[in-house]
Amino acid sequence: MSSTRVKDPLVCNGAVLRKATRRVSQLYDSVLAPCKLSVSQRSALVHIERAGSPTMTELAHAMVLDRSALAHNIKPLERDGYVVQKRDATDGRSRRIELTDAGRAKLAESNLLWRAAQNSFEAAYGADRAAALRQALAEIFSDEFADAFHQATLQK
Amino acid sequence: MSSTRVKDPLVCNGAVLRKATRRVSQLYDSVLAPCKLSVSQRSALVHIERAGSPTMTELAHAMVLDRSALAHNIKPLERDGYVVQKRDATDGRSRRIELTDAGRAKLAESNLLWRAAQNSFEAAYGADRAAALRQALAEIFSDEFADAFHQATLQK
DNA sequence: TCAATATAGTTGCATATGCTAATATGTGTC
DNA sequence: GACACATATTAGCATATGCAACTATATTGA
Repeated sequence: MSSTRVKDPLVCNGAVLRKATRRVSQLYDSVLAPCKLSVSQRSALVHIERAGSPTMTELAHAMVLDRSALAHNIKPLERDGYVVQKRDATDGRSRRIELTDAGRAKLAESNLLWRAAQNSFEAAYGADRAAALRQALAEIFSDEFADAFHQATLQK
Repeated sequence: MSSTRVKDPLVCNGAVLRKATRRVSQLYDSVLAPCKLSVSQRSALVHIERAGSPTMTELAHAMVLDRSALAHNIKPLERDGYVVQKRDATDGRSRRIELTDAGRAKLAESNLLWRAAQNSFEAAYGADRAAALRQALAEIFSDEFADAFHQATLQK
């Protein structure tokens, strides 16, 4: 009896997240393929659009991504003409990223395919459950969660 | 009023998963650092241990990983002496992966650190919620879910 | 048996991710 | 103003991930 209540404490939360992410990336990427943007690339464009013209540091933070990783990821998007970098007028150290017209157009094009992938996901998983999952994951990638994790680690 | 009930349908499930995975990988990796194994590498060793001596295809399937990605990921583990590949006796095409004694020792060493990371995660997120999250993610990375996703995509 | 096909893995290329070190710029202090 | 320190970004290296093409082995069918 009790075995059905066991919480499977030997399964790594990080490993399970990675597996689910690989699967979902594969599924979404296969749908997005015709527009030649990956989930990862589309997500970058979406974040840039939301933020307007963020600095690399701001964008990296919003994407929960290392700054150096972001710098690498931006290169293909810049090469393909979807984004441009500009030096910040007041702080010469900062570079601000902006969508180009081509970037906005590509993002708009990708939206149709993305919507189809999102619909398929929610058909398979349930729209309400998906919303709850996004909520849970947003909590986990928040800065507050990282702080709480570190606090717990120190208090051992 | 209604705005509080909106399900945020513009947020990509894949992007949110990726962000949460990056965060959790960063947190776990920082704790695992002393044993010089990443979450990803530890997960591979765990899967191999569970399976005994799986073929590359079996292991890739269990890890929800492309076979070529697995082939790449195995190399550092093989170089460091944690795993070995052997030709299958009955099917010359297959290679079976096994943990070495060093691999088992490294895995045992990593377990202490991993347990600390897992405890911190569950202190921050809640053990029951974590178990529910693992359950939800296991459903998402299952083959049945991929089938359901594809069915939904076709029926559009 | 042998050619056609199918299956298992690897390799090369591209992108994704993070660490460390180096570079560039800004701030603060004397 | 010059030096120490802090911040923003980039560059180089290693691993992670997947696709397409290739190699090797097995199975099937004539």
